Amino acid sequence: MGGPQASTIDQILAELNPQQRAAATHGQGPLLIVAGAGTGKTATLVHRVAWFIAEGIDPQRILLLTFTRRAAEEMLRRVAGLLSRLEEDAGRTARPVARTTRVWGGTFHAVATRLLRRYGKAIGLPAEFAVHDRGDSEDLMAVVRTELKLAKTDRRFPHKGTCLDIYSRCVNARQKLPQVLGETFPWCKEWGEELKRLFDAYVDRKEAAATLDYDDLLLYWHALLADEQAGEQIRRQFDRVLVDEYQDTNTLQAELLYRLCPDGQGLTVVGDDAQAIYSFRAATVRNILDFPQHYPSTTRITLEQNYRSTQPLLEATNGVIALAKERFAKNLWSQREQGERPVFVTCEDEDDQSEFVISRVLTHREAGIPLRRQAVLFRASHHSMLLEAELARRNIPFHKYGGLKFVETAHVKDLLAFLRLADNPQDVVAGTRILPLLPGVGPVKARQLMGLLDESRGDFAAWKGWKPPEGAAKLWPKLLELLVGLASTREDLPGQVHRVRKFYTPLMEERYDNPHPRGRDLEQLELIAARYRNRRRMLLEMALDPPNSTQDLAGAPLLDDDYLVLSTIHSAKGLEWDVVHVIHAADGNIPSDMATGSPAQVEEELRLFYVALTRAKNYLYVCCPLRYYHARMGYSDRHSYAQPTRFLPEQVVRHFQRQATSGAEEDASPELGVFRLSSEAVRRRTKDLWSD
DNA sequence: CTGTTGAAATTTTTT
DNA sequence: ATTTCAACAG
Repeated sequence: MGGPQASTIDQILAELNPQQRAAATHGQGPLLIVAGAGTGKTATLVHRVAWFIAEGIDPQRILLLTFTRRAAEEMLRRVAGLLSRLEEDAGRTARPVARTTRVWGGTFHAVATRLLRRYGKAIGLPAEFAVHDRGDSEDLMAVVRTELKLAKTDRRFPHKGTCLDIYSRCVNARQKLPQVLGETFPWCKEWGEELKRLFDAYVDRKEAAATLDYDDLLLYWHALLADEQAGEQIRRQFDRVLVDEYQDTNTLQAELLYRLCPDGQGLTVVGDDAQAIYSFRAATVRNILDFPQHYPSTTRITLEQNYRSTQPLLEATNGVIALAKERFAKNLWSQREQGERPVFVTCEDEDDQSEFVISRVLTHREAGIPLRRQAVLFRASHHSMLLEAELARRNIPFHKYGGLKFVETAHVKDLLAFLRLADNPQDVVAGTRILPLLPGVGPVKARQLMGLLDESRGDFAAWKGWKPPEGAAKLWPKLLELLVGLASTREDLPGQVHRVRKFYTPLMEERYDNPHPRGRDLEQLELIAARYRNRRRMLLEMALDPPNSTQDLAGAPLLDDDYLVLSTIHSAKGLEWDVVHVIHAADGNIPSDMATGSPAQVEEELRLFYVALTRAKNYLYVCCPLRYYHARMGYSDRHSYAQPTRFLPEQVVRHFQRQATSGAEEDASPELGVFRLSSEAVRRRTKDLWSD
């Protein structure tokens, strides 16, 4: 290099520590970066990309794969930031770097979609395939399930969701059905033969409708890479491939990567085995552990200097992860010696907890930390409900990540199904969703109609002669008119949504509770429809990159405001805040009761807790309500007592300041043994005797 | 064949 | 506590 260009990249690289710099400027050979929490993993990756570009690699020939959409956004934003610094400099020296060329980046699924659009033809994939989200896939599974008449009287067949889970694990873990059933779903073993038939039919149906589910996106990309021509073309398309959060990839993704970079040249993976939290999605830590074996010439660089948290926080988090049975030893240290110890707070109950969190958040804000640099983290989406209500009551703005998405609500799915059916009349899922909305039409008539449509190659005219049942006599011609209109229209998208909304709203109101907020959701949908280029695009985005909530849809103005971040721990991975509150740190929530079946699951919950704690830069609060109310039926006041999470045993909680909110003070006294681990029976003891 | 009803299963995290 | 399934009545 040399010249001013080199000096800029040198300046940029000078921001890194020696290990980071070694990683960022490592050459072609396969590189494994083991990066502890807060050690500047993202910064290193981003700088590596900048270094590549400074070295003359075409940005378009760099592929940056991440695990979540949020991480992808963050990473690409930071890459763009560094690039603009390089470009400014290049501008001054009259050496233009084309601004239009962008790095390829996104989640595995998003990148798969782009590649399949382009090259899918090579393996017989139609260019205009649709993408099913999780809910759609479940619905299709249900359709096929009824068609195969898998309902039996003696024993019940697994739920559609379970069926899809089994199928998905086969695909993502690259395991045979019997093995998956034996190891992960032993209670479904007896249905092996039926499941096989179900999955065969499921696959056929997807193919017939030119539809891919999430798993297919990876599977077909994987297949594409095995194609001699297309595979070679894709391999040649990328000089550098970088993968973030490698510990959370599954076997299919690893194999895909092996095919993408057979010799590991130009391949960089980054991860932390202590933060593996996606095994429920068939992710396996083996990928990162076995990387050096798979690519014998691997260079491994470990990042241990933590920049995020103060030393007192690190001591606590190190104490937590030390409870893990199996892990790469990493000794995280920080130069930020000074700071508050983390606080372990016992609260009387959930209301008390909300109260405490809010008062603390406001105190920190007064001390100069804006809301958006503070976060409240929790294990399950619904854990924040009470807090959300309280925040709303007090007019404190917040933004929630994770949890039930807007597009997963029944009424939104209904409305989108109209658009989908118009877009692709072969879409059986959309059809079997919409048609039974008409009175007198059930699954059987819906299937007949869809069959008719199939025979006519998707021409709605085939429905003209159909005689609707009495209840639907009035609506039927209107529906037909609507669909025919939508199928042929060039009307703008909000207009199309408006037409569907007019037809659908009365049906919705009759069908569901709380029609008013639902109606508002539909109006919102009409508004945001304007954002999309066309209908196909909108449907695709809704499956792959759905808006999180109605607040999300309110859009840009919110982003200028200050708001508190509420997030599931999973969605918080890779992010950091000045102040972090972890709520519901009670055993049963962390670890979740649903995940205490095996020691491996408990270990994953421990890592999850670790991820939550390591998000904090300066202040960390872990809250545990002591009392949970079960049901407030009538006058009864049933509640049970919670124990703090088992992940804070005595030797770890030493690193915390202990505090009790006023209401909880008595209960939190050490004599009561609140911090002692107790047996399942004691922990779950319900003190009904007590309350009456 | 549909819509309802009662019983049973599942309850979390994300693409 | 909620959602899904399958039997049953109309």
